[in-house]
Amino acid sequence: MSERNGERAMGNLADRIERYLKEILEQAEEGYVVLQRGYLAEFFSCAPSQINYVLTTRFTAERGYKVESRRGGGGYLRIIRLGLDPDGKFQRLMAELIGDELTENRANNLIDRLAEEELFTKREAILFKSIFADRIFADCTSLCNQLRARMMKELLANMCRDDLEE
Amino acid sequence: MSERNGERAMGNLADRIERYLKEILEQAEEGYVVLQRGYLAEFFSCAPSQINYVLTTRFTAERGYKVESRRGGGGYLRIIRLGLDPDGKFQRLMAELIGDELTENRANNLIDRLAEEELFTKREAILFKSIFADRIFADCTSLCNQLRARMMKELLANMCRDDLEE
DNA sequence: AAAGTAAAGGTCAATAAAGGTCATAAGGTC
DNA sequence: GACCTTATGACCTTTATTGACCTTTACTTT
Repeated sequence: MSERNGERAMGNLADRIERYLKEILEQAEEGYVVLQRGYLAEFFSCAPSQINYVLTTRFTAERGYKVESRRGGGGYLRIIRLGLDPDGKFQRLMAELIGDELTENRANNLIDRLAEEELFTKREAILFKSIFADRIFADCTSLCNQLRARMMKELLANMCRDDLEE
Repeated sequence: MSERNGERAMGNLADRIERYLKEILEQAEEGYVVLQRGYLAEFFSCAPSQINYVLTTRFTAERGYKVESRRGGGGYLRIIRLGLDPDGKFQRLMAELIGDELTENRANNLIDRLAEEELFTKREAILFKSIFADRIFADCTSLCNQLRARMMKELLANMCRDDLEE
């Protein structure tokens, strides 16, 4: 039961498919990968719609991905890894993604992404996520998502300060 | 908790579950264990909610633990052992904050102090202070100080995580 | 060119598989 | 008996998985 030996917790299908896709994406020079839904579904012995589930829950804009597709004969899926735009104008993009309300889940996604892009350290990501948790906002549930959105924006705004570096 | 002479009066379920979890946690190299609530409940032949009881009463931040979880298919519990903080500094600060309130000013002072002691980086201090500001909590002024206290406590607890360092 | 067919991917609702919460009962302790 | 801790069960929320049915695109036949 106590399945030790690290990280066997990713036992479910969706997680496995996610991992697989991220792996091959990692290796793709061009920053995207093209494949077929049916083929993938067969590879994982699952319903084709399971692939859509994984794409819509794991490869979202928040997490830094975009998916394009085409139906019909010769159809395909193209999964694209989005970088943060190099001109440092990521705040606008983020502000858009954040909106006026931010759930715990979406906050975690954004923070993880910023960490992947190395705008946050791993340590910062852990600490930020810890204070964005639902538990913290237990009593003001109605405002909770608004508060989180404000906090997140504040963080990003302050990322541009030039007195940040030691 | 009348622990008679050496005899362990740890007869009750909650204590047994606690002991079991701490044992396997002891052996976990990574500093955490992942398991399923349902299995654990079955293992101890008890209601699943009993597991939550044990987790919320025994595996708290003040006692040096943190619990993360995920619902749904492939769900799990992850129990994390927080490292010991040498002088109990964090623990003491946390205790101070429990049930207490924390104004923006006091928060700033505390953060500055922790930065001076090099427990926070300068950058972290700036970022934390930015999201502890009064403006952020504009609408829930009554709760604001309590929220801040909880956030600070959460930060302190997480400062002891073993996986903080890259 | 039009119609028909095959070959993709998309959507949605139902169901399964977890964990969470809360009121309350049952046990201990003083 | 008052009070606190422990334990349970009913009910809830979140996440995953499947299958039936729909839409779009390409190819084939006439």
